[in-house]
Amino acid sequence: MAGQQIGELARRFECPVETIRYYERTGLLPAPARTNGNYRSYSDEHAGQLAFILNCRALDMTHREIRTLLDLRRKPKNGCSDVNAIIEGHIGQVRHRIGELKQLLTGLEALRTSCNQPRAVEDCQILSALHRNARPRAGRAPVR
Amino acid sequence: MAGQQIGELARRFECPVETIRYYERTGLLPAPARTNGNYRSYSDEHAGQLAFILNCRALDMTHREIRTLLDLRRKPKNGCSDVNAIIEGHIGQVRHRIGELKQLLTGLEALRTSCNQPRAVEDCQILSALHRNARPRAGRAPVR
DNA sequence: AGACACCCTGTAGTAACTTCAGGGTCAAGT
DNA sequence: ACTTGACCCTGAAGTTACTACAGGGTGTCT
Repeated sequence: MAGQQIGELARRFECPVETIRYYERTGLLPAPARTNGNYRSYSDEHAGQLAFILNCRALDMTHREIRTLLDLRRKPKNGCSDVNAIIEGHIGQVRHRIGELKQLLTGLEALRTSCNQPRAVEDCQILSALHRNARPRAGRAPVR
Repeated sequence: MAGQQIGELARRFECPVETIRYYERTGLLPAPARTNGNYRSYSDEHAGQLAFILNCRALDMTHREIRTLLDLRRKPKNGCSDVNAIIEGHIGQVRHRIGELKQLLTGLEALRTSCNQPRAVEDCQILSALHRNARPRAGRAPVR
């Protein structure tokens, strides 16, 4: 049994060692076997699980979403409609965030345009505009 | 001297009381005067500063960016090129993030499309695809 | 006095990491 | 055997921008 060390896994997946440990600590990734020296020893199955998690993260899925998918994987005979639902929900969120950012960009570009020539800070149209009554804040949407 | 209480300000700007306190605690907003009962008492100038901060936040600007703008405002005779630079930098980041999310969306939609009919979880194309070797992770960009 | 709405401070939690501190293991070289 | 350097380990704390909680005070009206 020659498992892989955490550093090998980290290099293979281009993912920091600390992140792998973090995933284990938060329960996203199960704890692997240990060597006599107390080093983590990852099986291929473990590596596969990390791959799954990293793929999901690359798609900006939250840990919660990933957990749900991992749970669904534990019931192989169930229908995959729930999987679809999660992906679709996530798609909706990403679309929503794109929309928000586009709106935001419009506001920023309008702001940038308001300054059409160099002047003193005290006459800066950008700062003046920012000084007006605050609109309701956009805040942070659930998807980043 | 009849200043405004924090709750009035919060309602006026549609911003939580805790957030205003948070801004004060982190130094973004200066501490206001106090009543005999130790209640915060905000002047109009203070309200204006909060408006400024909230406007910036609505544009998804970071506290760091806002601090820089606030610093620039303290030097009214300086040229406003630095203000422009911050806005432009921020615009670039927002554009970058939009691009990232669009890419992400493409991947998600491809994933969603891979499941074209109901099947068991064990045969789910989505989960299979997620199980493949992880690509380098997109990670979190500086702008959300 | 009691009730209610609001205020206060300090702490801790959220999400997803990342860094730091301090110490152990392993393998190769001297 | 000792040294060195790369890697490993754990636990705690930091990052960002909030938000919630706990426990207590203030002000107004009945």
